[in-house]
Amino acid sequence: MIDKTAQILKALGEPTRLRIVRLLKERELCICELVVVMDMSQPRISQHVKILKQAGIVRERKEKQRCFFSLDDRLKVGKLISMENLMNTNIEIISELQAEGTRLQNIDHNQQVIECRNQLEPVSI
Amino acid sequence: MIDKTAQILKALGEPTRLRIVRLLKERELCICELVVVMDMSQPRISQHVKILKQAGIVRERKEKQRCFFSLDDRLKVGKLISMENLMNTNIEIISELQAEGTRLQNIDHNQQVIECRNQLEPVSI
DNA sequence: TTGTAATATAAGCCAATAGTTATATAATGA
DNA sequence: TCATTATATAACTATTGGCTTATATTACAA
Repeated sequence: MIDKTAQILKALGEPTRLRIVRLLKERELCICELVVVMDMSQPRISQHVKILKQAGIVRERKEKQRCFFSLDDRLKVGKLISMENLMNTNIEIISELQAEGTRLQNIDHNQQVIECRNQLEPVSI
Repeated sequence: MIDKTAQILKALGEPTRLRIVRLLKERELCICELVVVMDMSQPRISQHVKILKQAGIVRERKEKQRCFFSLDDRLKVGKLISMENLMNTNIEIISELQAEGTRLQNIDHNQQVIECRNQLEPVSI
């Protein structure tokens, strides 16, 4: 029980994973999209997403050869993360997330891989 | 910014520290009380409390040779932790905390050290 | 003033973690 | 079928983390 809660908080307590969760809070994304947006190696993203999944934070939907991930609504992590306004400085986060959302508008899941890979530029959140 | 949030979540994402935070949510406690209640070595407690302090979760009040710690209200971590009801199973936590609170009634901060050390029995949260 | 309590911290040990590169697998599409 | 894409995973390395024991520091209190 306490360990489950700790597991969730620990999974969220790592910058890369926290960034992934914030992105997934905006919309469902697949690994290759995360790779492009976050400008990190594919194994690195996969490994972090796996940890989020093990903690029950994220759920998976397979479509063709892609795996789309989104926040698991059963856990109200999205709400918890938006509770970052419980923390001191929160205004920046929100504006950053909004900027992020704008960048993500460019992602079109029906487009080809090459476009997924080349159309986006790395974003720092 | 993201790192600060991650730091807070990471500090909370460790079972021993989460137990400490839950205890401090009940009341202000000093190291030696935590040592007795949690039945752990003093360095272990001190080191974990230090991490909570560095994350800004906990604040310190010195009184004589003792250091009392409490949740820093500026960070609404108490609220975040009670948000464990955002997680799946939460009823047990609450009853556990209530039991814990009962145990802690025994602590009298004005009593002598020997009593602080001997009067309490270890509690598993 | 001396012993003891409360606390902090250092050193060392082992386990866990985050990253890399390399490779495997499975689906797609030419 | 064959090259390519998407993903997972293994093997390895370097760093961090949690714990212990030992020791230092400070404040009482006898």
